[in-house]
Amino acid sequence: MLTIKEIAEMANVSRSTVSRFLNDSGYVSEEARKRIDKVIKETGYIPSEHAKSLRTKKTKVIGVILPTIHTETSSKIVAGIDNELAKQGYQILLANTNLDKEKEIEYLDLLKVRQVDGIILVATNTEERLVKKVQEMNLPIVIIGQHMPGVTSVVYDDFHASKEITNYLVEKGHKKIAFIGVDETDRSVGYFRKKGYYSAMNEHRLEVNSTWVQTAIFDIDSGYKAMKRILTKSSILPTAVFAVTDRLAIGAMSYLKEQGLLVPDDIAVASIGASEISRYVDPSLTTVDYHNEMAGKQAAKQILAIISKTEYQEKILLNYRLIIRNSV
Amino acid sequence: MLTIKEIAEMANVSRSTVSRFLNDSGYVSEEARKRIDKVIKETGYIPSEHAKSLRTKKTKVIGVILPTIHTETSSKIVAGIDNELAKQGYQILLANTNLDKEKEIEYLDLLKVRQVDGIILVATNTEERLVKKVQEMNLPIVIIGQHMPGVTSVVYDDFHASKEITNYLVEKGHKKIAFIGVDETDRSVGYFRKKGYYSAMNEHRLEVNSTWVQTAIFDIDSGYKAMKRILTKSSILPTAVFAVTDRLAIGAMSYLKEQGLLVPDDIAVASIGASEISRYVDPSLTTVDYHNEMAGKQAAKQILAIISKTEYQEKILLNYRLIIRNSV
DNA sequence: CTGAAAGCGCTTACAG
DNA sequence: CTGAAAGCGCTTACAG
Repeated sequence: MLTIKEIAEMANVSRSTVSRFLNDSGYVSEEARKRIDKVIKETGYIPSEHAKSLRTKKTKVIGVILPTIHTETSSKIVAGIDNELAKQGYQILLANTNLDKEKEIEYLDLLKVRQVDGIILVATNTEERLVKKVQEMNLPIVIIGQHMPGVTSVVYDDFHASKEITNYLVEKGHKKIAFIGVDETDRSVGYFRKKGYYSAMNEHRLEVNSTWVQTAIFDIDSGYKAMKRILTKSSILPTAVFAVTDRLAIGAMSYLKEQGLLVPDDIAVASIGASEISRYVDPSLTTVDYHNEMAGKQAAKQILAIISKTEYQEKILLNYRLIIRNSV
Repeated sequence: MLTIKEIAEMANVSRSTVSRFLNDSGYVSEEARKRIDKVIKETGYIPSEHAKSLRTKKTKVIGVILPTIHTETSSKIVAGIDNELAKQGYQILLANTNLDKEKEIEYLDLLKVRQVDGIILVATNTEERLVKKVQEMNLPIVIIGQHMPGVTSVVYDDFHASKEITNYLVEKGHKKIAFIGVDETDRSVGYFRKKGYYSAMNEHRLEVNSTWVQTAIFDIDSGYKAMKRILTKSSILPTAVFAVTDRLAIGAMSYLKEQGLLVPDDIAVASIGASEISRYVDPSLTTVDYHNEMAGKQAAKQILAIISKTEYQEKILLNYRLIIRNSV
């Protein structure tokens, strides 16, 4: 591999001068500049990032920790991050936890060792150990999807989105509305979305039968099973169901169809996510668009701002948009 | 940050000895070992990967170049790669081309500069410039999805999969079978899948009306439009259509429904992909499962084998599996 | 079994 | 405007 030393020799200058030329730092005479430029073009020399990192302590790499890589939400967030970072010549070092909370913590250390310039964490929980770890990282860090005190975060407006979609069901004449949620250690998807649902129900003085509220995990099959529990355990059947993710809703619809129930005539279904497919299931799904690419983009912007010490907001609350289709 | 020098001082040994201890290379006496171990545990010292890389020329990072990050296929491949690499302590440096062929080439250089230990390229074409670049990389490299001479590759059996699914349509009594493909510069998805289709049609001596064969790009809407072209331009309507990807098929079904045509009664639909959603569209889609996670896993294994100079195969042909559902 | 020294490829005060 | 020198945090022959 070609090094700065060889370039310097070929151009008849010192390494310092080549370095100055490369980084546009300090003066380099016109003649020297020309000679160096020529040599670099001829040889195709590219400086070693590692040597550079060792000196400057900058790597132009951002670590991204994800709970899972193969969902649409994750990949859109990563796409958003990547697009924004690429503009500034940064790259992504990926760390996939596979929903293992222990790894979420481990990866924070691992990425630090790799000397990333910053970390974007797509968080699934706000357990104390994780929060503490994040706060002690001493490295630019941005959280997506959860709020942690003292940490820059990009969050979805789970409470209001959830409330709005429940309100929409009420507007459409529904009074008996079931709910498929997830575990509340996930503050955003679990806790706040449930809270939004209850808030809407309370304001309309609608009763919530305990069997209407079921907890699932993040896959289609789990939505199917939750819907089954709702139908089999309830003495009074709901006329609508709000599932906190599209996949859960799709699972629920799949069970309803199997039972010969019509959506939305017998039971209306709504959810949050606006996955590409939500348009193409039958009937098409009424859902909320969370602008995941925007979340990634904003997180990238924030981390870049922290690194360059320009201004940034500690908390960015993202917009959402209700998409009305045929499942309600 | 703590360095090896400080650890050495604290443990009363030289840096060399600490290094030997860390890497299990060469002798370290029991006493020295104990002292070093103690100091490291107490301080939580972690060696700098950059300094290490600078010396050893190894980074434990594999660059992964993807045409796009937000499709199910991509994310499954990445998940497969990641799982396998993580076992050996390797990480992924992500490079997303957004389907820009120019970037595919640029990123090869960029990743090389980043000193990755190897590159996995999820390729979309086999244009000469790219192939030449890959062959000249002089760095462990594995291609997924395309075959390039002299380059280790993990490929899907596009020709046979395509032929088999066409044969299946014929078995089901279809004689007039349309085809929605993509541009043939994508050898795998474009060229070989089309070839498989023609091969099956020829062997059964079935005629292919030129208006039945349409070219699309990789999104749902494009499948919708291609189906529209088939129906509006054909004097003889097909009774079945084979789309080369699930998304294309879903777009096609969406147009058919809009026209009041029934799937599969009026027109049967089949495709390749086995995306999660293919089960949940209505009717559920007959498709081919390509084991994308396995592709990623195999590619990761290959690259690790190349790096460690153990045996590896130059070409791995993956299995596929026909999934028979209700759209045919 | 251990340590001194050189070197990996850069950048950055500093002196001129 | 330029170069010599030190240093970033490691590893690796080599000598003892």
